[in-house]
Amino acid sequence: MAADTLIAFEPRKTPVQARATVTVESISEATIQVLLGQGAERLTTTRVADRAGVSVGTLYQYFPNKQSLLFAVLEDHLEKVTKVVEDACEHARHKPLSDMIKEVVETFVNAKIARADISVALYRIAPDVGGQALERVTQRMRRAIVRMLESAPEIKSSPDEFAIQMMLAAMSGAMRSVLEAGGSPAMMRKLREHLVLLCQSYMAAITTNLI
Amino acid sequence: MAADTLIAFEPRKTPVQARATVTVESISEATIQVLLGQGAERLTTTRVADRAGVSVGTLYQYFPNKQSLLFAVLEDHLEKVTKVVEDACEHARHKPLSDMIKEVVETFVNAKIARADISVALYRIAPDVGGQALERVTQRMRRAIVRMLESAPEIKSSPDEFAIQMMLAAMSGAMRSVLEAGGSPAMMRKLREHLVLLCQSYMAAITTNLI
Amino acid sequence: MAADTLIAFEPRKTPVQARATVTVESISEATIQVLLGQGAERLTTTRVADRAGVSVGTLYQYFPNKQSLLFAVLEDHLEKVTKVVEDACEHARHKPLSDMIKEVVETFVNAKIARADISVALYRIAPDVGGQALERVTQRMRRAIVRMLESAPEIKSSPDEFAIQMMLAAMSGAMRSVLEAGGSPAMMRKLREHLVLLCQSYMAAITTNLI
Amino acid sequence: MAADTLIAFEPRKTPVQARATVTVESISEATIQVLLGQGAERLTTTRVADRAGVSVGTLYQYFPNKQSLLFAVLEDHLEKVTKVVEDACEHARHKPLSDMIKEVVETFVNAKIARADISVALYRIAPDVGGQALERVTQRMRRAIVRMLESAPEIKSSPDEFAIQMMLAAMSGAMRSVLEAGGSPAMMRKLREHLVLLCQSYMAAITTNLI
DNA sequence: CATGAATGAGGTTTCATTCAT
DNA sequence: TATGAATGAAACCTCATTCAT
Repeated sequence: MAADTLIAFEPRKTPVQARATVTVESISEATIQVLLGQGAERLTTTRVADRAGVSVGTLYQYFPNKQSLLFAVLEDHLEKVTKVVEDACEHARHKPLSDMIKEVVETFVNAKIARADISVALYRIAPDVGGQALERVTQRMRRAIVRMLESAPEIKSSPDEFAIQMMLAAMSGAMRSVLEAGGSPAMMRKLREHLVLLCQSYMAAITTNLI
Repeated sequence: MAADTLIAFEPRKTPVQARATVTVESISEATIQVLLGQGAERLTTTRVADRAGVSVGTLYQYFPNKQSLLFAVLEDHLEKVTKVVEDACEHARHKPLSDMIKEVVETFVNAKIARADISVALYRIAPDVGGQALERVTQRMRRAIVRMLESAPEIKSSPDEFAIQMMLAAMSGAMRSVLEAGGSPAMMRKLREHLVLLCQSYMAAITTNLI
Repeated sequence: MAADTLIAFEPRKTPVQARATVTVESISEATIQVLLGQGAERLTTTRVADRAGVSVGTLYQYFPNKQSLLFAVLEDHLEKVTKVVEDACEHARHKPLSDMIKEVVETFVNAKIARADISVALYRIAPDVGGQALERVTQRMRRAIVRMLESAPEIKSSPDEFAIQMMLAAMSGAMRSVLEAGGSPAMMRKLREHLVLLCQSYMAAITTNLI
Repeated sequence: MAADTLIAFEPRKTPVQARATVTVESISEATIQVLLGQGAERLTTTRVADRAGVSVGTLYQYFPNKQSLLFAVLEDHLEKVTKVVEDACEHARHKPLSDMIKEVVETFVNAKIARADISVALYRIAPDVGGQALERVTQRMRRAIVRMLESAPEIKSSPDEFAIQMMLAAMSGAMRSVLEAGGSPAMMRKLREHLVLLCQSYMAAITTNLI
C-alpha cells in the first residue's frame, strides 16, 4: 500500500442478493476483529477473509483492494460519530454556550467510548487510508459547530473557524490519548468532565478575549 | 514487523570511531528522507541504505533490525523536544501561572515547528514503534510541568496529574492537526497563540474550579 | 489454460432456439472485442460475458471452458477464409498459371483484409489454441491449390506439395507482418500486388526449374 | 502481463561480481528450458527460478518483472540472428544478385535451425513482449539487405524497401511454419533450398519488372 | 434456462535479514 | 569492516469454474 498512490476506493460491486449483503458485513466486521486481535501489521486480506468465513476471492468481489477495505471500515465509523455530533449540534442550538459545549463534547466522547475498540483499531490505519475522509468529517463537524454557536445568545459575531478546528483537534488528541492507554470507565468519566471544561473555558476565552 | 513481538531496540554497537558516527547519522538522516519522500510503505532498509550511501550490510552493523532504526530516529526527536520543554519548565518556575503556560507551550510549538518535516514523518511510524517511548517522554514532561506548577504563586495544592496529561494530549492533537495539514508560517503563529490561550484558560479553570 | 492438456473443445450444446443463437454470436463477438480492446492477458470469461451482456453462467452453458470459446472464434474465422480460397481455386481451374495464382492470392488477401481486426486478434490466441485447426485448414487449402494447379495447361507433372506449403506459409507471414503493423489501405494494395508477384514468380520457378 | 502497459524492460541491476553473472545466465537459460518443457502458460517466475537453481528473490534482483525476463531472452536471440544476417550482407556485397540472396537466406535459415528450440519457444512469447524488438531487428536487416543490393551489378536503381520487407516477412513465415511443425533435418534442407529459390525469383521479378 | 456469488489454487512481487567474499 | 548477492516466507490479487437460487 503506497502512501501516495491514488487508488479507487469505491466498493467494486453493490450486493444485490441478500446473501451478498451478509457477506459484505461479515467482512467489515472481520476487519475490525483482525485489527484488534492481531494488529495492523498482521492485517492481511487472507486473514480477514478467513475470519469472515469466506474466501479471499469473495472479499475481492466487494473490495477492489486492501485499502478500500480499510477505507470502508474507517468511513463507516467516522460517519457514525459525525452524525451523532451533528445531531447534537442541531439539538443544542439556542442554549447557553456552556450547555452547548457540554452537550457536544459529551456526545462525542460517548460515541467514541461506545466504540472504543474500533476507535483504537482505526488509529492504526487512519494514516494510510484516512487522509481525505478525516478532513471531510472534520469539516462537517466544524460547520455543525459553527452553526450551533451562531445561535448562542452570548455570541455576537460569527466564531473563528480556526478556533473550532483547534477545539476539535484538542478533543481528538485527548480522546486518543486516553483510548490508547486503555482507560478504565472511571478514567473515561474523568476525561469527559475535563474535556467539557477544557472546551468550555477555551470557547469562553475566545468569545470574550480578542485574540 | 510484528506489532507485538518484543525485540531488542537497542543499537547494536555504539560507534567509537568518528567515521562510524558519521555513518550512523547519515543512516538516521536517510530514514527521515525516505519516510518523507516515499512514505512509510516504501521505507525499506535497502532504500534507506542506498539513500545513506552505504550498503545494507553496513546498516545492519549499527541497527539490529528495521524497528530499531525507526525507534532510534523517533527517540532522538522525542528526546530533543522533551529536553527543551523540561528546560523551559525549569526556567519558568516561580513566574505567574499564565507566563508559565505561555513559555512552555511556545517552547513546545517552536520545537515541533523547527522540525516540522521530521514530526510529520514520525507520525506515520509512531504507532508501530513508539508506544513505550511516547509514554516515557509524556511522563517526563508531565513531571516537569507539575514541578513547575508547584512553584506557581497562585497555586495552593498540588495540581491534578490527569489535567496535565489532558493538556499535553490536547497540545499534541492540535499540533499534529496543523502539521499534517502542512500549515503555513502564518497558520503556525495562529496555532501558537491559540494553543497558549487554550492551555491558559484550561489551567486557570482547573486551579480555580473544583472539578 | 495448460498448453498440453487436451480438453474437449466442442461446444457444449448446439443452440436450437433463435434466442440462443443470438446469445452464442454475441459471446463470440464479445470475445473479439475484448481481445482487441484489452489484449490477450485481460481476456477473461467474466469480461467476455459482461461485454456480451450475459452472465458467466450463461457463457458456460454454451462453451465448456475458456479454450473452447477461443477455439470456436478461431475456427469460425479460419473456416470462412478457407472456404473462399477453396472456391477461388475451383473457379480458377484451367486458367493460365499466373491468372490462377493471382486469383487465389487476391482472394486470400481480400478475405484477411475484410476481417483485419479479427485476424490481428487471433494471432494472439492461435498459439494457445489453434495448433490442430491451423494444420487442418492449411491442408485443405493445399489440396485445393494442388487440384487447381493440376488443371493448369503449363504444368505437366503433379506439383511439389512442399512448395505449396512454402507458398502458403510465405503468404501468411507477409500478411501477418502487414496486418500487425496496422497497414493503411494503400499499404494493403501494395501487399496484394507484391504477394501476387512473389507467388507467381515462385510458382513459375518451381515449375520450370528442376529443384 | 498486460499487453499494452509500458513497463521498464531494462535489467534491474548489472552484475558486478562474477557469481552474479553466472546467476543471470542460468536464469536466462532456465527460461528457455521452462518455455520448451512446460509451455508458455506454465512459464512462471517461480518455476524459472527453481529450474535455474536460485530463489525467486534472486531472479527479481536482475529482472524487474516477468516481462523483462522474456524480453531479455528474446532480445538475445534476435540480436544473434540479426548479427549474422548483417555480416552475411556485408560479406556478399558486389557479388551477383542470386549469390547475394543465396548467401543471406542460407545464413538466416542456418541461424534459426541452429537454435531451432529457442526459436520455437520464442514464437509463444513474442506477441506479449516482442513488438518493438521485432520491428527494430527487422529494420536492421532491411537496411543491411538494401545496402547489399545497392552493390549488386545487375541493379541500377535503389531497391523497393517494401519488397525487402515482404521478403523478410515471407522468410519468417516459411521458417516459422517448418520450425513449428518440428521439421526433420531433411525438411530443413528442403526449406533452405526452396526459400533461396523463392527469394531469388521474387527479387529477380522485382528488379526486372516495373511493378 | 439464467444468474451472479462464491471458491481457492496459483500467480507476481517485495523486503527484512544473513553471510561469504 | 564493508559489501551486495542470495534467500524465501509471505503479501496482494486474479480468474476459470461451479452451483444454489
